[in-house]
Amino acid sequence: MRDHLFRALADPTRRKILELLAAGDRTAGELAEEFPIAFASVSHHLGVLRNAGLVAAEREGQHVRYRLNTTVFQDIARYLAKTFSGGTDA
Amino acid sequence: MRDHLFRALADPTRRKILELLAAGDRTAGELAEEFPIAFASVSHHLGVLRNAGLVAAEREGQHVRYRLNTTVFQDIARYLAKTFSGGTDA
DNA sequence: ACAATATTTAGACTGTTATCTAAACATCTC
DNA sequence: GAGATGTTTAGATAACAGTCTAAATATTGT
Repeated sequence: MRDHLFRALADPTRRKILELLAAGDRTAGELAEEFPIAFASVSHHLGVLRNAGLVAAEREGQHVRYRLNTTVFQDIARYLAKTFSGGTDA
Repeated sequence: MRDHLFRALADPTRRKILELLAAGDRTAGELAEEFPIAFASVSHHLGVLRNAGLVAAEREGQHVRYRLNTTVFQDIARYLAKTFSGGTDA
């Protein structure tokens, strides 16, 4: 369960996607334009992120809008801080 | 630079190693005993963790003692919390 | 210096993953 | 319903990562 999370975060393209979404929701196409790779490849990455629960997707007509699932990040941050640095505060 | 970090965290064996080290320093051999894989494989994982700056190694006679580098975890936790959930608090 | 123990490195093998193109599916407009 | 646009899925390929065995390196003790 935690495995999917860390594995999803391991790819730089996916982290960039997440950073873009942190600035505001975007559609799949808007996200794909930001990368030099094929739309299908970005779609694949979005699938991984969705599967990890890091993002949520919602169809809006022809488009699919993606948004960050912020609570999951809080969980990871808490896990890292607590388990490895002995405190919640960072 | 951040790439090495997240990539290192992506493997479950390496996270287990880190969790063991969180409970106290250990030598390479002591760590290797905890896993069903070859010593050489654990050594490889330790190399990845060292390279990512997540652990530090120090020779003690025949043994090599590993310890957690806690500050790096605080950095990651802070990055995650700040970038993706809009706050330091977790 | 030699043997024993602890650890790392090298090279090969295998499974996984990121990428591509092409095709399929979904939605909107005419 | 046909065509246009947006997105995902399928199948293939190539690079990467984890594992193994065998060999190399480092340290200690005799």
